[in-house]
Amino acid sequence: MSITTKEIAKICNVSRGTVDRALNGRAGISSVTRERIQAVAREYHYRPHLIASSLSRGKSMSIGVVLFDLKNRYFSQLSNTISLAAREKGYFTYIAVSEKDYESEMHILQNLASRRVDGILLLPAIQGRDYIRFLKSLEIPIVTTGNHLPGIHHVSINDFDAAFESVAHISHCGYRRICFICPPLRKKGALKGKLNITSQDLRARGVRYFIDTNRGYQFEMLLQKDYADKAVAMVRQGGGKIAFFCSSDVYALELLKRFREEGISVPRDAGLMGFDNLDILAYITPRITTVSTSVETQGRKAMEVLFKLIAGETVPNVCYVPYEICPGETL
Amino acid sequence: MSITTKEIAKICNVSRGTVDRALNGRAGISSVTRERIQAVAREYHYRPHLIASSLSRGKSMSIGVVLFDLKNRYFSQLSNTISLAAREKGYFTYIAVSEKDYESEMHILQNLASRRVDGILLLPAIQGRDYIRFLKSLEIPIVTTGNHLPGIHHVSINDFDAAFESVAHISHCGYRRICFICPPLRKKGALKGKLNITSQDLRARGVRYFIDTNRGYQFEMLLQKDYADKAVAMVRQGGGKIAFFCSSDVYALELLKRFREEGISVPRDAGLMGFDNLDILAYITPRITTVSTSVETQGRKAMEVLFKLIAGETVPNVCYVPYEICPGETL
DNA sequence: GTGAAAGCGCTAACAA
DNA sequence: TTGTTAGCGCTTTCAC
Repeated sequence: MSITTKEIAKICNVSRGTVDRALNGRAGISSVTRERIQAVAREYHYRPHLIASSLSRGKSMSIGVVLFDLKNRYFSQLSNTISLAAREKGYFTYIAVSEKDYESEMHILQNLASRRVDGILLLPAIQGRDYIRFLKSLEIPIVTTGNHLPGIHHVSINDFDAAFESVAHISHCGYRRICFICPPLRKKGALKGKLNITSQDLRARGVRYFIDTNRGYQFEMLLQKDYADKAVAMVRQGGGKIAFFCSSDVYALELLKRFREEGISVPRDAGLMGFDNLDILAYITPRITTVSTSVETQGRKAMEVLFKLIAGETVPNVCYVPYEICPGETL
Repeated sequence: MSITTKEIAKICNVSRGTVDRALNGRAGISSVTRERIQAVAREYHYRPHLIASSLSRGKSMSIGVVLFDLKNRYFSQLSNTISLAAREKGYFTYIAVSEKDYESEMHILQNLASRRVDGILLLPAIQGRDYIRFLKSLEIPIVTTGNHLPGIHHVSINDFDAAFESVAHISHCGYRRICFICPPLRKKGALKGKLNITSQDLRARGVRYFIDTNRGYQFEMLLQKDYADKAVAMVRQGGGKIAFFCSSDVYALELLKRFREEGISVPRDAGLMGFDNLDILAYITPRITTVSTSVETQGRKAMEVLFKLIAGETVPNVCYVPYEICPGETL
């Protein structure tokens, strides 16, 4: 048990108010009493009680981070940046994983609200009008990334544009047969709603838009879990060299592995492109062509927006961070 | 702003105490008043104020997790497990990254203590007697993993044994020339002390012990940052097929990549073994032989110990979790 | 420049 | 079964 300001006050023969002024660099105190009090605080190893402070100031100096999980490299890198950015401002981050589960996500958010976090950075698995209403009812600044919910602040790359450009890049590499791979993300009882615009959806739309506005392409989509089986079959059946554009590097990796097992060589037999530029790609041969979204920039930007909201400033609802096509050896 | 128990009390014409009994399932209240109060709470969207509750109960229901970073897969997986295990018990986890920096680690711990976390799970970068004294002065249950500090509760695999067995496995695969790779981990002004027993040290000792107690081995160690250069040179200079045993998969991956660039084939030209069984290994060809430490088990166990300490139970100082040699294709 | 006092919202011990 | 009261430790306003 550490000493309290009350006890310090008694020891120094001053009031609690004066101790507060001394210990928190507040004005209206002579430097001599200030130093005297600080000396006593040091001597007795005074440790400020942030819970009490939070209660009385109405600020917890903590922010909540809600993610699907930390196993996904993208999320863990994001958390890393967020933790650092937060601490630079004296905030600590509660990190909670929802496992894409509806109930968990709700409970986590409720709990964070009960803990009176000053802001929340959310990667939502849930969608729909009710959910948005719920989020607003928390009366806590929220910034999302990953999936966009109308009316909630959002930071991400322009997925539509990035996907469009990716396909253009694939086309530029000579492919006329293109397959977009985008298996379902959702696992457990997540709400379905039409209101939602997920990253994956936007990427799909970007791809579609390229195909619809350009002639001469043979286009297919694989939206199932067993995309790897299907992809292998597609390569085997022949009919022109095909490029697989995956909505995430995770699928590109999976596909590359599978292709290798099946004796399909990339890019000799098929082209491959991913999305996100996960840092494990550095260890993979051949180097997978991908889109770099700079998790770092994204995390920083998200925190910047969140802090502005916490400070009560007005911020545009959607904020884009830059991306870049990263040519590798798989096209 | 959510309604408070005080306001609910007024609305229901009861005392704050009664509201507390109703809302927190405490005994000594008639079910009719309880339900009446609960109904009002629901109606007004009452949200418990965990900060006030913490202050009054002296428990914050939160635990601190201090790691080097979340970029390392091992740490992020560990955090994932910890977050989940914590939440199962109603605890939330503050996750803070120290970046292996002495100052940061100290500040983080001070701050966590100020936030009155109920327990800390720490991956210490600092060592030495003073540091241990400091940790104890926090008067908060602490469990370490990764590096062991004498006198502080610790959960990990038996690194000594695991390294010993790994070398035995390499030997069993026919190698008589073995090189142990263990570059320095520490980056920024971390204290040096002799008191410390890090995982890496223990692994080195285990290796050493095998070599010292068995005849007929040509043994070398690479402890520098430029181990990859040196390793390439060693393979090139010839003199019997050599196996590289890396103190972490991270180095094994780096080496494999480098070997590939240099036209050295594994295991044809040299053997390779890692440590930790990071899950990215699944995407790497050839499959790297490694030691599996089950991050999951380790995280669960660490939390189990931490919760026991929080509950005031006595727990043995060191707790080992199982490990397993995972034969791959690189030996 | 300093002190006194009233909170922040919840909990817990004791009375009634 | 319910109410009263005194905190938890810090902040802040207002008076001196």
